[in-house]
Amino acid sequence: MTDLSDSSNFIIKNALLSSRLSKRVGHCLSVHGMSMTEFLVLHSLEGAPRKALSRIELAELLGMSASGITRLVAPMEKIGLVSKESNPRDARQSLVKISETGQRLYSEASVGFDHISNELTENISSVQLEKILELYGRVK
Amino acid sequence: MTDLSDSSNFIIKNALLSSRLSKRVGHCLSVHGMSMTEFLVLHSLEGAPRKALSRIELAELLGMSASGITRLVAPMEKIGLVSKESNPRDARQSLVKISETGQRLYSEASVGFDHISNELTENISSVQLEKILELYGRVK
DNA sequence: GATATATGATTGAGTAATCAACTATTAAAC
DNA sequence: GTTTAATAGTTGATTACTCAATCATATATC
Repeated sequence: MTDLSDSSNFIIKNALLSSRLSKRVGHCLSVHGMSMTEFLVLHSLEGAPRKALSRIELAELLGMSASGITRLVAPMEKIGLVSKESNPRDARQSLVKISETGQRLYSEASVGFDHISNELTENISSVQLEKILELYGRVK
Repeated sequence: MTDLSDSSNFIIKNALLSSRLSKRVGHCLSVHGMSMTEFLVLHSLEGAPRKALSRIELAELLGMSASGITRLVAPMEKIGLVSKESNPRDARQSLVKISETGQRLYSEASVGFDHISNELTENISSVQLEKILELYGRVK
């Protein structure tokens, strides 16, 4: 499992790590009946200006396709975590807005998410984590 | 897109980064008719003691399920990148061994893989990449 | 203001993985 | 040496996505 450049090794290890982490964290989120990507939707909406984003913006943020977002959001809307809002300025857009229920569920899930995250990275200091995040920002 | 702990942010950004990187790199590998996971299979086999691994070991290394490996390796075997070998000591095992063709294709693909990897991480020094890899090793 | 083009979103078909259930073989317990 | 339990692998059904095609609306051009 060697012989490539540091860059290649970084890409490879990053992919493997992320799949491992997503599984662990996903398992923890499933207690709240939620997947990792659903959590990321709620997280993104929670941080958005008017607690709403268009499907395209959501796709951009999550690195997914527009159709992926359609299929991801549909069941969340059905169970009332988010609602569909139309943009009076542009009838093509349908904004996704987080509901009260969605906000409640998000904050509940965040607790567990934070807890498991801290556990998984307990051997890495905050300073180092921040340094990694800064370096991530430099990846093209 | 804030408010969680550094740990949580690390997990989230890591997932997003890795999906972005896999897409970029995957696109480059597709020139060789290969997916990222197929590349990882060849990479793992190339680095293995006798250029062969059991399905279970492969699953372990790639963080995938055994059935995932079965379905991933089957077409690779069909086009002759790997071959199935039986273990005389254990008739349950069927080892996956990289073929000459597989080795040739792997080394060809590695060139492009390395190239795109270097490009993507060109704003991060080797020292820093190695530091990140070391920190990855500390994640539970 | 009609026509061409671009953008936001959905749908159908396909792909890559998962889990649960199963088969085959091996190892352990008695 | 059976029976029991564990391990390696495959298969069927399902899930979560992708891409290409499509529809509806918006914008630009003439």
